[in-house]
Amino acid sequence: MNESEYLKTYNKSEFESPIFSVDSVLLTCHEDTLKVLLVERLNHPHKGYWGLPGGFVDLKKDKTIEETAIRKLKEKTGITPPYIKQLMSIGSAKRDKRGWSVTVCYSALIAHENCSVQIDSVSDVNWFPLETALQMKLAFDHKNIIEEAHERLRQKALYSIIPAYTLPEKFTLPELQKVHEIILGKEIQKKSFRRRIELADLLIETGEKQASGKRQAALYTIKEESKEYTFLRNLEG
Amino acid sequence: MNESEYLKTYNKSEFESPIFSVDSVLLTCHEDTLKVLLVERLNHPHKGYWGLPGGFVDLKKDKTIEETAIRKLKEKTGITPPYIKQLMSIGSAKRDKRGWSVTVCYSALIAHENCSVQIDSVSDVNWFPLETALQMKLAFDHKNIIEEAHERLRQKALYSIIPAYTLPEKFTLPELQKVHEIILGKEIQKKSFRRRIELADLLIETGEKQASGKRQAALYTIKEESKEYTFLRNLEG
DNA sequence: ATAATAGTGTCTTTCAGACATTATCTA
DNA sequence: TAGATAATGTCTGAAAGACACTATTAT
Repeated sequence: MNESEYLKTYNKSEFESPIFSVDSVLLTCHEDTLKVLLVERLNHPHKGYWGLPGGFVDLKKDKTIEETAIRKLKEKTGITPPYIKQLMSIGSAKRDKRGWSVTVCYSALIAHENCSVQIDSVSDVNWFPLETALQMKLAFDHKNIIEEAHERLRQKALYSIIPAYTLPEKFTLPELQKVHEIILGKEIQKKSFRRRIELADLLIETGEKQASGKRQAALYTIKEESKEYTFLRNLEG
Repeated sequence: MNESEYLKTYNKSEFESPIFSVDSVLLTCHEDTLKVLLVERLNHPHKGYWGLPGGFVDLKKDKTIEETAIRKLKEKTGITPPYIKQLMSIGSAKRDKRGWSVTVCYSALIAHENCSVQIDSVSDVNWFPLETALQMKLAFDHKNIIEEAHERLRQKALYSIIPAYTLPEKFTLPELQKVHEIILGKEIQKKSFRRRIELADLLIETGEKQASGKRQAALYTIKEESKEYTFLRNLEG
């Protein structure tokens, strides 16, 4: 039998395979707090519990698992987050009462302002402070996934400016530093923070200014390449 | 309908789900070269091509996807690698001719000595120098996966001593440095390399010595915790 | 003018890079 | 004892930590 004959007679459902889903941890920064987007489950299992936005691959519509993640996030927030990255996959016999189940998880960041309208209009989607979320009884193993997403973001705050994606397109350096500090749960030396960003040339000064406090701060946008940039030296963990 | 009623009537095959598999990139260092374990495919699709060791979850035997990865590696090498870590997942409509397919990939390291016997005894499993493997026409998107595994290991060589897991349990510092250099494709300053390992207290001196060259080098084993340790400062990329 | 926030100057500290030097082993 | 490899000493340099200082703006 050659390959094309094989493919004609191949029947996928011959082998029992796990339930497969895609979930996302969408994080943002709002009111000086890290928040995570949760969705109230309207169906079994874990009906009534809050959990991560996600679901099954649509074999017709989705071309990749990342598209599945993005599609589900867009359904809930109205927009595609500017930062989305694979976090981890979990698969086990026990994590879902329906049977052997696998989830590929993504971690995404977004500015709160950019999707608050859509979210405010529905009752089954909401931002929760990370701390609150972690104390709730969440669906499946979603608590673990959120913890892992937080830890990974913490690491990134030490060697990149990825946290910038929790801010609007234009932001000030004090705002950016504040987000890093919130993620780290720890203050950072202002000089160190600014020096390394300046040296690595990661931002574009827009020329505009923002009056958040007394003196106005310069507004910046992040360079496209800066998403990939990592500093050779971490800030103090 | 409550949850237990729902679970009774739940039928997994109602929703069409992707083909799901688990694959591993097992790397080792041998003859001053990084090598990857490949398996010749005895069945369609890509029959006759070499590809990564892996396969489907055994819903009865495997409790987690990591167990699936380890089971498959053990079938091929005879042993469980001392280091195995999730690498990435790929899922798309196109990567497998049979249909929408997802693979969770693991990256693992092992000492060549610890599994050469088993591998030498069969013809469909073999170590290939990384360079050679990347020039071969491999099954599926396995070339990309191997490249990603290599890149991730390169990064780890800059901020950890994870490469130690390509060596036998007892190894010398010159051996460890050599492995790092092979992975990086670049020489490292001996003093810098040793200084940071000493300072971070990552190894245990066994007291034994090994005569590889002229002067005998001290033999070390890696501390269990060192698997998790990351230096705050990278070596030069 | 004052107070608050934005932004800079500069000294210290840490640790990697570079490379010379010493130590130990085999032949 | 010579030559090779292992291991250490030490100077330089780059970048983070600490913190004082100046600049700008709303009130």
